Amino acid sequence: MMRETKNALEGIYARLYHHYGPQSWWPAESAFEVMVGAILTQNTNWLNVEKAIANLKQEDVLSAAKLHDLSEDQLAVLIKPAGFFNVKAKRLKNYISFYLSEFQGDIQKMVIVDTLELRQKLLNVNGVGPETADSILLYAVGKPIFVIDAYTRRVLSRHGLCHRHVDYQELQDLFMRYLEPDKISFNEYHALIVRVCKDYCKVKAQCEHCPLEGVNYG
DNA sequence: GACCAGGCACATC
DNA sequence: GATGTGCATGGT
Repeated sequence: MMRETKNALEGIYARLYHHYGPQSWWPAESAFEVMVGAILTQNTNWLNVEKAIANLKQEDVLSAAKLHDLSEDQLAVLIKPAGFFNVKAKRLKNYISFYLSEFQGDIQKMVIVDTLELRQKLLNVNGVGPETADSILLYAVGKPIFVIDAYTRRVLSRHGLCHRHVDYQELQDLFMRYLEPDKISFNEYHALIVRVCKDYCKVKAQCEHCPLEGVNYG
């Protein structure tokens, strides 16, 4: 059973990587942009997040110091296209305050903190849940942690490796128990899952053409 | 015009 | 501890 699960996880990764190649995620120009995007994309289509980030760049406020100086209302106007703009403005401000006070807005000061200790600090920020925390840990800070999201649940459940509404920690534990902790492969694996879902998993009827069709779990 | 999208906090039972 | 609800835009 354990061996089958390990083989399945490795098989899915091999198949996706062979089909798509490296994804070089996260789609952002800086670590700070990753952090902002991680909050803006909560339950939101990425295209809408891009519009919000474009606004921040347009106004030249995509830095911790400049966002800190904006009022919550000013920020809400700029991130409007990403939806939930009032709550997200609040969450972004919470995160920026945390980032400035705990780390002086210096990502290198996050890098030297132990992964699980840093994860707990992130989770203590109001508005940062497990997925947002792990996205920041992996894609901004470069820590070897596996990111779980709606796409991950969809792919893994359709391949019989978990149930549809599996608990976040339970599914993360599955990946991290069977795979070697490696920030490169964790980065690629999650990005590949997002890629294949966007291409094929919108409706079940497309599954038969998916690169994961007939993947060998042997 | 429905329905959905890379969550999270909070209320209520 | 489990379940329900508000938050809101833009694409399909």
